Amino acid sequence: MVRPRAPVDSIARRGLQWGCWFCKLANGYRGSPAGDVPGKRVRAAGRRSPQCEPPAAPLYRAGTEGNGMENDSLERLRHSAAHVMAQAVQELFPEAKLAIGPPIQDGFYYDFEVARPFTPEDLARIEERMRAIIAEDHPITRSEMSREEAIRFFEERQQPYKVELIREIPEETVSLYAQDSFIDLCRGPHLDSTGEIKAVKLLSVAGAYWRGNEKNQMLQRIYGTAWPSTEDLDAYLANLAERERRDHRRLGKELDLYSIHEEAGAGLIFWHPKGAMVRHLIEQFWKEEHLKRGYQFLYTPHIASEELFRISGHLEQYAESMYGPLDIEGQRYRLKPMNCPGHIMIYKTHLRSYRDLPLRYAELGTVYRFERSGTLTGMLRVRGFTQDDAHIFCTPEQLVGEVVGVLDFVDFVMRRFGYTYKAYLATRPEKSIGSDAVWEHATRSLVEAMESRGLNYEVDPGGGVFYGPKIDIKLYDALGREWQGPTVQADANLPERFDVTYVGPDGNEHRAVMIHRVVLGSMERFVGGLIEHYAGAFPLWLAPVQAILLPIAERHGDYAHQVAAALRAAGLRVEVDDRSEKTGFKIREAQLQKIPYMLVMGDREVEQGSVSVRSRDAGDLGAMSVEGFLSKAQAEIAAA
RNA sequence: GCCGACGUAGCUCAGUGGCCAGAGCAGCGCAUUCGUAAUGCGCGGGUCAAGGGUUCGACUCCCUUCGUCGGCUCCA
Repeated sequence: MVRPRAPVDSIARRGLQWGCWFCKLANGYRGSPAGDVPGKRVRAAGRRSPQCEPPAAPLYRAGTEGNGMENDSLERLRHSAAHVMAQAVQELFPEAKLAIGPPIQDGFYYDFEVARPFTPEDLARIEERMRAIIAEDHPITRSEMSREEAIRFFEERQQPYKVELIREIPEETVSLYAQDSFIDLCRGPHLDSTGEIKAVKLLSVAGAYWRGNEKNQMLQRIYGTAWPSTEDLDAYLANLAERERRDHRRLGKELDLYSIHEEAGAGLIFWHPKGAMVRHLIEQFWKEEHLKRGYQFLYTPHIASEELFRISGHLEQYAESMYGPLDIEGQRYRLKPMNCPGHIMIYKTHLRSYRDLPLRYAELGTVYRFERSGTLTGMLRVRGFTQDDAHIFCTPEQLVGEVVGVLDFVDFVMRRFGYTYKAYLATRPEKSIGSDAVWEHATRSLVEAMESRGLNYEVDPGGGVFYGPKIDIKLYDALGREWQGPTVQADANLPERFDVTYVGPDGNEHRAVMIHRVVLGSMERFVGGLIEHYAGAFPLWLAPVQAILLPIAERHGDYAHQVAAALRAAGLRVEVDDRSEKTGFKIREAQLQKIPYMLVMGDREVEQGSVSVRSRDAGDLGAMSVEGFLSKAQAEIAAA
């Protein structure tokens, strides 16, 4: 319930997975056996190490900076909290089988196999029991066992997941951590005693497949959070509340931006006038900036014969994300899941010379991709969306320079919206097409481009698309959350499949290289993210209504409409609220609608030909002339 | 898709195995013409997601479907 919906994306999640992988490796040790085992027995069985430190625990860290995981002491705290939770569960549900329980960003979780899913009441009981365990301040001790010993140990305790984990641990010795009557397979490190956990709270329960594989048993995962002090916990909970306040689904409704309809189908966005205005403004900006950078615009069809997607390889590689065929006069058509094949069609309408390259084709292309019902989320995860897609056709020699150009563009756009970002290099995935040499060249070019810009990056192994490696940019919003951002993909495979060529200076045909890139991503997701980033308070240049005019009494209505006309003529988006309501009420409503400026006008203003300006953020700014307000607004827009 | 929770007026929510299902906000009408976050009074509005079933009787119990939310998985 309170659990934050992570806006995060692949990398972050993949990061998490790496974490899990390391945990697993380490940690086969992580689960925990039944609580009926006295710690002494273990001690007898294993050698007790002097302190609660693993001998030389390699540092593992999941994910990236800013995800809260770099703080080892927090990790330790949360890891121990997970153990305490497991102990509580074990005591309250003795038949529970323990799986894994790692620390994660902002908290921890533990997976259990239980006969009946946990209820909110169960969570309350578990939490209560945890508090008792913490209050009792049990020392946490580390011990070791041989693999065989450990396997026997957990088999006796009927902990099959632990046994499975241990079997995969290469080392001959595994470590265990114990507190009170509870002992768990775990690499550690941990706190010295349960009493060091100062603030803990369980947040939610959810189903989770054993090892994330849907072919496996579904376990019950309890998420919790733990902090060094109650102040920290409170701050975190306040942050959660803030995220909820900013949730684009809530604001989308309150600000009348978009809707989704059961009658129309899940994952399909209907843009209301105000949402459409925001999108329009972004698109306008997008178009202007593309023209400045030598892009040309295209429009391509939403459906195409299957043949096109057979050639492109989508049918083969991407079928599970595509909708089924449409029968059109006996021919099979498909909704397009990507825009690239269409752009290639246009490229191929002429013989292209090296003198023509690079060709930069851009389209706000609407694509449809199948997403499983359980994954749909507001505007962030939908089934039909418009990508700000572009394909750059160039020579292999131009590749690096073009990628640099895209990275510059990305930087410019992200600054405009106030996002900071971080780059990842996603390398060849298992399911992919093309030769090693081609992948190698493409990957090297991306690296070169990033290095020439001095852009730091991390590697995301196997994170590339089936046709080529990519640079993924992750954005960080006003709350420091990570979002999926721009991507740049180098592709030598589609050009091959479609035989995309140009005539070189030597008069021979050469294979063109293609760059796929999006800057905003999908308009749906980008706007959804922006809503949360700005908490619905769009900057002046993006605000669907920039100013609302508030005549105090009926007799000021004419003047208000006059001023409104003047402001509109100057290009501002303004409305007049001439209802017979009190000014305080109108202000309240305008404020709730997050309209940047409210222009109050009564007898004084009419007489002086002025407006009294109230800012959404700063309150009453006092009176100024209409022209004064106009130039102030225009300056603010220009400064964006 | 899977696990769990949920789906009552435009919105946010309350509600009981059986008179005509409620509140606040919004809407409409009337009055008010009021200077920086809610003027007053009145009125209208719901096939209680949809479809089946159990029952003398269901919004309330069961099943199915659709959708939403939190996760798993995947991606823009």
